[in-house]
Amino acid sequence: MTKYSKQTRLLVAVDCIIFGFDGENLKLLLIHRGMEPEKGKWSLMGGFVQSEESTNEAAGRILKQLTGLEGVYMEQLHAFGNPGRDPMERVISLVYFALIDIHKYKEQLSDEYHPQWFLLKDMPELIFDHEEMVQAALKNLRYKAALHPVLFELLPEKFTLPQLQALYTGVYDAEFDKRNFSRKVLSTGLLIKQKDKDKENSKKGAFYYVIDKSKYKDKFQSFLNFVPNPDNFLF
Amino acid sequence: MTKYSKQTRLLVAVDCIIFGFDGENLKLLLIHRGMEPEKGKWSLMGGFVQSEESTNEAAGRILKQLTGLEGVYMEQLHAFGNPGRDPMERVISLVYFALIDIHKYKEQLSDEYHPQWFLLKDMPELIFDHEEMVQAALKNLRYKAALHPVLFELLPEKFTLPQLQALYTGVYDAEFDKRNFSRKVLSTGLLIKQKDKDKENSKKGAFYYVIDKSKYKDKFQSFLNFVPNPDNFLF
DNA sequence: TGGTATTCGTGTCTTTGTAACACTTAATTG
DNA sequence: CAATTAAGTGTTACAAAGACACGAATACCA
Repeated sequence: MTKYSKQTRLLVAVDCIIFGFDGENLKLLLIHRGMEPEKGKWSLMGGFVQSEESTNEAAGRILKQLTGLEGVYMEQLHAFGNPGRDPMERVISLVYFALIDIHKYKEQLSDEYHPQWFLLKDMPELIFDHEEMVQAALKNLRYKAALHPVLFELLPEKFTLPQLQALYTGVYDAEFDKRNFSRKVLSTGLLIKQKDKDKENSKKGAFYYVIDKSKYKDKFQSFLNFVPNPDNFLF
Repeated sequence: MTKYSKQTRLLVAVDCIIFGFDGENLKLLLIHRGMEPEKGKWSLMGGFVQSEESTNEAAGRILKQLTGLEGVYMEQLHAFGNPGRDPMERVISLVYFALIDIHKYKEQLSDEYHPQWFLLKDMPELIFDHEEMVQAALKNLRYKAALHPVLFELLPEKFTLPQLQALYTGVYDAEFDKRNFSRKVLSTGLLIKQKDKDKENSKKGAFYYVIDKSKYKDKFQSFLNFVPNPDNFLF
């Protein structure tokens, strides 16, 4: 077979938006860019799609390169394709976002990137169109989490209801009523109460819960309406 | 500036999924592919991203090339990036879907593609991964239309409630209760009742409605819950 | 011209879900 | 053992959703 010989070939990159939750706040993992242009500036973790790998594989590879983690929740968000978004050369960027349990993240030994977790409101200036990407990812995360139980991906295996509520509070930057929140969350049947308590964060201690994994798989795609009045928060 | 000289450059294509509604059924516009491989087989309309245009511009150009239409509703869906999805050469495809008023579509004179509208259930076999793309687009359309008033993009300026309901029936392949449907739709405040009736489709005639464009813009992003029990239809 | 067939358009009731709201309980600390 | 702190829980009012049936308008035909 001959090739599509007359057509222009372009660079295709993958950039990863990596969300984590430290128990109090939603955070974002950023790196110091390792190449020119804008070398050393704050940036999303990215890399070019190689000729033999799928774009999903590229995203997995890049995430692993930075975090050492595999098999975490990851989703393609959007392709950013304005010419001129990278001043050096035209690059089409496929943006993925990942949700990781921040406690599983360990700084990699050979870390040329000097990565750092940032609060959303303390984000530094980012290169190119990366801020736009982050805004799009946050919007998408809010949208998705309003309808699907995706935020559990950010928590450790065992977690408490107050932690879960803090997570929602952080993601939506809004307060939730404790009673309504726990009723709604428990009514999904997705959580299994444990016998032990987390005593770190309060005198009384809060019971741990774990996810019922089979129900989680089944119900992930259902509309669950986690967030009251989504209009108020999402748009 | 030097370029990212060591990296592989790839072909990037845009493929368009074009939905239309003929008053009774949801349809899809397909073409006979104009180049090798698989020349002459049924395919989505597509083309390569040129070096000076954004990916969105490419999508608009390709849609116009086939339909003659500009400024219609169009949205990026997903990037398909498995190596080997095109046997000739690696191509990353950015899939867009468009919603057009089928009555505005006129066959283009110089039409090398022999396009044809298909019912979803009568779709022919498509090349490459195009069927997967169509399935993803349909799922996305159902998802989006359950929450946002996007299906109006498929209707002419003046339309009746029975037509609108037929559209929802077609998109979700499910029956809706007439009374609940009209109550719900009218309660959005998005529709303006006209004085005249459509007498084509019934003896009694059905009143025309038009969209209140300013409210439509405002409320487009709101959660409107157009579809009862979305779980039953969406997954 | 009056009867018949067709589809449009509307209202009520029941059930379910949502949001607002405050007190008791458990455990630690001084 | 008293005080403090955060966890855990229940009720009520209101709104939305879903099930359901009949009268009204018009065209056509006998």
